[in-house]
Amino acid sequence: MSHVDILKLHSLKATPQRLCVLGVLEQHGHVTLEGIEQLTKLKFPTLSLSTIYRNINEMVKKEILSEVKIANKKEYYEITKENHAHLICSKCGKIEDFIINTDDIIKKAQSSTCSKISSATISFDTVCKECLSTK
Amino acid sequence: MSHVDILKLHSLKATPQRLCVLGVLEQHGHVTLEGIEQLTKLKFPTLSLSTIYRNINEMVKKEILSEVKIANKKEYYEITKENHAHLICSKCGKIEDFIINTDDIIKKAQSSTCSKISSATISFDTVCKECLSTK
DNA sequence: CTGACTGCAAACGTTTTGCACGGTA
DNA sequence: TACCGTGCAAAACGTTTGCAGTCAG
Repeated sequence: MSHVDILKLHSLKATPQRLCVLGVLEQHGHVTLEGIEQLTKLKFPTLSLSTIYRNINEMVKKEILSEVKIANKKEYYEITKENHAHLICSKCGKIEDFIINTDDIIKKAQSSTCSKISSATISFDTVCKECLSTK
Repeated sequence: MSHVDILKLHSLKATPQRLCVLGVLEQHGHVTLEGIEQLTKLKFPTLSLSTIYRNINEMVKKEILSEVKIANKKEYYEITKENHAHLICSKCGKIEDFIINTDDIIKKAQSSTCSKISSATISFDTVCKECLSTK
């Protein structure tokens, strides 16, 4: 689905500012607010910080975007996707998506708790391929 | 190990302020900064906010404390423990520790990535026992 | 054409800092 | 006793808000 359609689906106008933010996230995957500010300003120098804040908040609320919270790191944003985990490189800081089937994990965990589990959020602390090879 | 010993081990003086913060975390498990402020002030009304900030930051840096980051929630702090996951109740907000063996999950994940995985951070979105029974 | 959206500047709440004093080891 | 740690007040920082003008639908 195009970014315009996604926005319309949530009754948000497809302004160039919003499309620019979505474009940056699409292209870079996981970006901090600071990163969004810098990257959007390359394409759209007049985009104001308050507009970024307003749109990020609104799109998070509508679940177009998701917050990615990682221990000892700033908060990142990503375009909301199906269940996936994150691989975080402790050397270079890169964040990669990692397709993983959480059903097995949930099933196993469910067998040892009375709470009703609905989903799992998982991130892996790693050293990425590139950092491994340039050790 | 006592809190005094933990602090000494990291070359930090065992001040009443620090012990008070650790006591609150020991007793309540997972607490926000706001919560730490309120709870410590019950026992220690003169404890200043800047001291809380300074000590939390220092103890996180020394890994005496860990940040607990959860989607759509404030940041919590806990005393650093062995590998464990969190059960987060979407109804009442309660956070419970959940002993889980991450080795299997890591092994399985490791088989489908070239990155070298060292650890996994896992939280489960749940409805807790109490909220299930009072539905 | 109209309401949603934006940019600007000011306000706000949170976190950090400088400094003089006090307490731990 | 020396120095680390604290409390206070001020500063710095990130985020939100009010408003007047603009633009997408």
